Amino acid sequence: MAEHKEYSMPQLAEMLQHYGIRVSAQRIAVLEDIANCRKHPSAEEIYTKLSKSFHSLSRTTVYNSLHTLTEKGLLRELEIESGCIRYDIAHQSSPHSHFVCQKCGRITDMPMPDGIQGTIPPDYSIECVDVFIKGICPECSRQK
Amino acid sequence: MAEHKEYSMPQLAEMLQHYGIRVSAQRIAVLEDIANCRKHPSAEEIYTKLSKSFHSLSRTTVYNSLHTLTEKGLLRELEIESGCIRYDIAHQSSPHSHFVCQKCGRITDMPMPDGIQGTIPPDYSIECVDVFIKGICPECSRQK
DNA sequence: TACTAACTTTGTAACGATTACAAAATAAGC
DNA sequence: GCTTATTTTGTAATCGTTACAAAGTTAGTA
Repeated sequence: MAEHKEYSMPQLAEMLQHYGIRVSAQRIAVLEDIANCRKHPSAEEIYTKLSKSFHSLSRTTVYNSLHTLTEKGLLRELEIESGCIRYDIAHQSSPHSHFVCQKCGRITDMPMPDGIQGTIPPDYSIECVDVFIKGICPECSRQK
Repeated sequence: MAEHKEYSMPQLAEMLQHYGIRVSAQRIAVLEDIANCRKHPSAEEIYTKLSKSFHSLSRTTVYNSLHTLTEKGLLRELEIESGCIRYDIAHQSSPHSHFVCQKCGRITDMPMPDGIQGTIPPDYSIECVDVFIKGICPECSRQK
C-alpha cells in the first residue's frame, strides 16, 4: 500500500545515533532489513536472511539488536500471531493498521481508522493501538 | 465493561453440542472458565486453575480442548502479547475491542470502533478484525 | 599511541509455551 | 455387551526466546 523511501547506510547509521544507539555493523544490518524491505520480519527471518552474507552474525545478536532498537523507540513490536514477534519501524509515517493475508502471510499496511480514542472511556490512558485485520489479499483471492 | 450472563453446566453442554463438539467433563470445565470468568485466560492459566479441583486433568487436554473449540468456532484466539495465546468466546455478543492494561495485565472489552471496513480496499476480503489498545486502566492510574 | 572502562557480540545452555505421539480410558452405535 | 471412533493422559520433542559469561570492540582520555 503505502510508498516509502529506501534508506542508505549513512542514513541508517544516523537514525541509530539520533535515537542514542551505538552504531555497529550488526545493528545497521538489522535495521536495514526492517526499514527497506518493509515486510515486518520476525527475528528468525532476519537472522536467516542476513546470515547468508554476514557469516559471523549470531542469532542472539539479532535478538539483542531488536530489543535495543525497540527499547529506544526506533522499532515497534507487532504481536500479530502468537509464536513470533514481528517488527515495524516506529517513527515512520503516520500510524497504520495491518492487514494479514491468511494464505500467503503477507502483511500490508493500511490506513488507521479514525475515532478509536472515542470508544475508550476518558479515565483509561492510551499508550498504543494495534489494529490487525485478517483475511485474504487480492492476489490470493484471484488464484483460488 | 460489558455485562454478561453466567452459563450453567447444561447450557455449556448444549453449546458444545450445538457446535458439533462431543461433550466431556474436561471440555465443559475449560469452556466454563472462559465463558463465565471472562478474563481471557491463557492455556496455562486455565490448567492451573482447573487442576486444583480436577486432579486428573492433563495440560495436554486443556490444549486439545482449546484447539477443538476454536476449530469449531466456539472460541476465538487473542494474540495480544506474544508468548501465549488468550481465549475469548467467539459467538458472544457483538464484536468488541480489547483494552490491555500494561500494569496489571487485565483485559477489558470495549466497543468496537466503526468504519474499519471502510479503510480496506474492496478487493481485500476480511475474515476478522482485532483491535488491541494498550495503556493504563483507571485503577492502576489512581494508585500510581 | 596506549589504557581504561563501558558496551557489543557471540555461542551455548536454559526456559516456557506449545505440539507430537502412543497407550489407556471413554463414549456411541449397533 | 461388542466394536469402533473419539478423548484423555503423560512424556518427550520442538520452537521462539532469554540468560549468561567469555571474547571482541569502541570511545574517551592520558
